[in-house]
Amino acid sequence: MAVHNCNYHITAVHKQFSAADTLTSGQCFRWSKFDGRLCGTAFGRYVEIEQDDDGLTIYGADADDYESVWRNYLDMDRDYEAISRIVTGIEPRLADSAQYAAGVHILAQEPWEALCSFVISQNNNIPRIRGIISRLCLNYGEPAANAESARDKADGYAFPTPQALSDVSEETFKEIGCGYRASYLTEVSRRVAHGDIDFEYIKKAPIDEARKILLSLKGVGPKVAECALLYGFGRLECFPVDVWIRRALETEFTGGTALIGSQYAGVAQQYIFEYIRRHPEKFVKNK
DNA sequence: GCCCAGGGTGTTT
DNA sequence: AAACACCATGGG
Repeated sequence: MAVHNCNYHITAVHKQFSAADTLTSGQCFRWSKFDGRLCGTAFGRYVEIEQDDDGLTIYGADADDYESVWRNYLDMDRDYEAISRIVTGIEPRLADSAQYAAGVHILAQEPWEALCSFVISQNNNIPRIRGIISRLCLNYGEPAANAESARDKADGYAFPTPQALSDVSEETFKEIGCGYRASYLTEVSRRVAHGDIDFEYIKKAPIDEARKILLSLKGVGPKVAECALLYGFGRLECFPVDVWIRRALETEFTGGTALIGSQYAGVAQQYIFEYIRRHPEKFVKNK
């Protein structure tokens, strides 16, 4: 089924960017692949993104949508080649990873979606995280613009607002499959819905203060806070360490800790994550 | 059937 | 501060 509305086409000014690599890189959980297109919803709009040698086509978006939403969401204006040189200068062994991940951008996701998604992510695997979030969106999200075009129905629903989730009982979160994270979700959504967390301030606050605010939420620890800050609040200096990154820092990237605290540490982290994803055999499970 | 996952909390050393 | 048990669930 064709996506109605306009189809916005961007010519190939961004030779490095890969929509597929970016949207399937583990920083977001809401994009599905159908017939080579990345299909999903952000900021209340469902689109399908296609990329070939001529550039990017965003089905379901017009020029205004691109300027007001997708350009920023996909972080199209940042010079990732320059960042790649900077982080490789700090840790030369990143050269390989930066090569594999040259097309990956750090998405500018909605703060609440990033925070909530990574609360769900703890001690969990990506396919199951996707399933839980999909059910949350289908049950408690609003239909997006173009929702009727979605191939997977849940892809056409917006991420539920904190207000919508604050009305959901802990028991219901468990029925959806959240497991022991259910109590964290009720707690976090109630506090955010109540206005306790100032998202705009977190975007520009001194980084340790931003961390402190997020860490005050029960269910948000260091790793979840770093992910929320990096993917939802535009704080590229944040460096999430999950079990995979930890193994990488203990084996092939022992010098990687030098990145922590640098301006683009989060981008370097994403490069390492992409490298691990492409060489899983090199990072043997050894917990 | 088993092991593990983009970990955090609470408790014990 | 560092180590440890415990947490629910289902994908692989």
